[in-house]
Amino acid sequence: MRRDSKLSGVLHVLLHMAEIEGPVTSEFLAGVMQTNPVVVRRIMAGLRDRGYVHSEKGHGGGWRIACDFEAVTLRDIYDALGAPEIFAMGNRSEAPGCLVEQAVNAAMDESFREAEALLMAQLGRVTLATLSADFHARLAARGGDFNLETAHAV
Amino acid sequence: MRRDSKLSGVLHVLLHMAEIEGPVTSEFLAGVMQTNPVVVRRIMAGLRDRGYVHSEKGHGGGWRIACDFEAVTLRDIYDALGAPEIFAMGNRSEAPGCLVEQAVNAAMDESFREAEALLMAQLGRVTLATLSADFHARLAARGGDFNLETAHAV
DNA sequence: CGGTCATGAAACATGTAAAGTTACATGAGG
DNA sequence: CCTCATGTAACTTTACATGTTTCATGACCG
Repeated sequence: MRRDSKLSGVLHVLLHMAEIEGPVTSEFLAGVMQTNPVVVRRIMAGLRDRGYVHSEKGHGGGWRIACDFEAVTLRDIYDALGAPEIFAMGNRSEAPGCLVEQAVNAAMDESFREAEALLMAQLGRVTLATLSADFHARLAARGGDFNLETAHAV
Repeated sequence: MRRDSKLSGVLHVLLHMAEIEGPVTSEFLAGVMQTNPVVVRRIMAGLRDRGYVHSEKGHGGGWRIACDFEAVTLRDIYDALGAPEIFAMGNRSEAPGCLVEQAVNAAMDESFREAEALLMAQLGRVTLATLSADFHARLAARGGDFNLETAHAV
């Protein structure tokens, strides 16, 4: 395991769901993502709480998209995941008594804060519909002979 | 342990060194950073290779600043550390066969790439001299009664 | 020259967090 | 009432930054 890939993973799941009729089980999505159904439920939980997806138990149950792809941005999805830490780097201590460290923290914080703001703005500019359209463009470029069901087979 | 704090740590060390006459031992710097001398040598190795600092063995040995604080930016220091990973988030897989994942990766990569570019530009704008000046301003604001030697005591 | 102090570097230990796994409870159909 | 699917908690695994131990190398000092 290396970096947090929840955002990447959940977007992958959503776009696949959009291509499939009817509810999809965690187990199926786990196959798509080559992971465990519980991992899928975990990352979907935040989206469910925000109403972006809906889940149903029992026979014929599973996950269903419950939002307008035009209206939801990557920023929204990021927030639904609990706004996980963006940067792999940070200050050694947050509230240092040392004035040197205060100066270092202040300089680094400002740079990182601005980069974060830009990233959030970028993510807010991309909707799920944008992503889906990009996928369909790639599909068309391939002549549409792409099989979603087998694309993840090992 | 949480996030990579090498950049924060090495800047802290450099600013302290600037306030001290003559060479400084890893052991002393380790005290300042509340860590181990080996950790100090480890993060300083990259700076030594680039000539930003100089090290000497034996009696009276230690570390010495060997660069112009006006000329070296935080970006330079970041590079000297080996340009460690900036983001805590990333793609699940880098070269996916799945077209959906390709679309997801493309969108995320672009956002992250722009945020990274901005961050690098920000870091390139701040010199070690800027940081040092900021520290001295904080020092003056305190009336200059700040003792560097004891600022890290527990 | 031998003793001591310092860096250099490799090898190993530890702590933390993401991701993976197991287990069981809950509810929906059939 | 049996099976399927989600909901969740607890536990395991893995990766990695950091911490630690150890020894080699070289410099200075008496």
